Amino acid sequence: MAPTPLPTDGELAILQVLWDRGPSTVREVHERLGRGRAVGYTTVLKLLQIMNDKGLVRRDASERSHVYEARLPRERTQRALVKDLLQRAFGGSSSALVQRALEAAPADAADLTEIRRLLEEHGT
Amino acid sequence: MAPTPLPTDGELAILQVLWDRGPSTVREVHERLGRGRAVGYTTVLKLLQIMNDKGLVRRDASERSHVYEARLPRERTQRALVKDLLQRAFGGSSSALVQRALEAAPADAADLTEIRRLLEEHGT
DNA sequence: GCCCATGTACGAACGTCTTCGTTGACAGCG
DNA sequence: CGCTGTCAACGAAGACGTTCGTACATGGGC
Repeated sequence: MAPTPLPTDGELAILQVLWDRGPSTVREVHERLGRGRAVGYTTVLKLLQIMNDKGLVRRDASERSHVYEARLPRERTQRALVKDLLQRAFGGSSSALVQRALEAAPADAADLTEIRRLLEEHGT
Repeated sequence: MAPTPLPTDGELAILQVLWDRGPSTVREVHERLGRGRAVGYTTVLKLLQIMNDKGLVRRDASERSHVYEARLPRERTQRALVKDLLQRAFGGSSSALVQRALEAAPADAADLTEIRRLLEEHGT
């Protein structure tokens, strides 16, 4: 079967809500999205229908208000997005990407500690 | 003035060529792009014209064959792309992004050393 | 049984990205 | 001078992504 496609911008915004909240109805997603993004109810509904067709979400239609759930965990989708950017813009060099990330968003002390821990894990 | 917009996929592919080769004609970009990407000559031309309008490239039209040049250095564009992804998919957490990057493309020894060096710089 | 609130479904419109055919300019050559 | 090859410019078409109006279904309260 075809691998799940990368989410578009709007789709990603919706996935964030589903990852934060867990399985949700269109109404719930729409309300949560309301803070920061002005978008109509039917727009969210349409997006979720498309995402369901694409396999990005799963739909439980047993109730009158359908309940949508992200089909892939946040980490896996993030990994796919990073991998895509890595190929398109960095020629696969992860150290270059890490460097740009640190420049773009200065890591605080906690972040630095966390990153060092990750390096230990991956470094062997 | 409006900040330079993020390059699209096709635009980024062209920018990679310009960054690698330096200022180039449409023909040169088209040939270099040929390996790996089958795209018509006029397509590359059109893209470069659009990119010129957007301010992504600069054009020297003094010769019959116009010469195009990336207007921003590779690093700066990469930083903008990473920042965008950081906001859209990671809620700004650079450590999460770094973690996914390491998972997606296992860094080799040289990469690890390089990343540790970057941490030292940013640490303090 | 009717109406209203709440839902889903559908389709159209619009913008952007990408693609390329076609046209016209122009330089060099015979 | 006219042909040929190279080039920029333009316009149009097709694929997506996003938006939302409108239509239709349905369940609960009166």
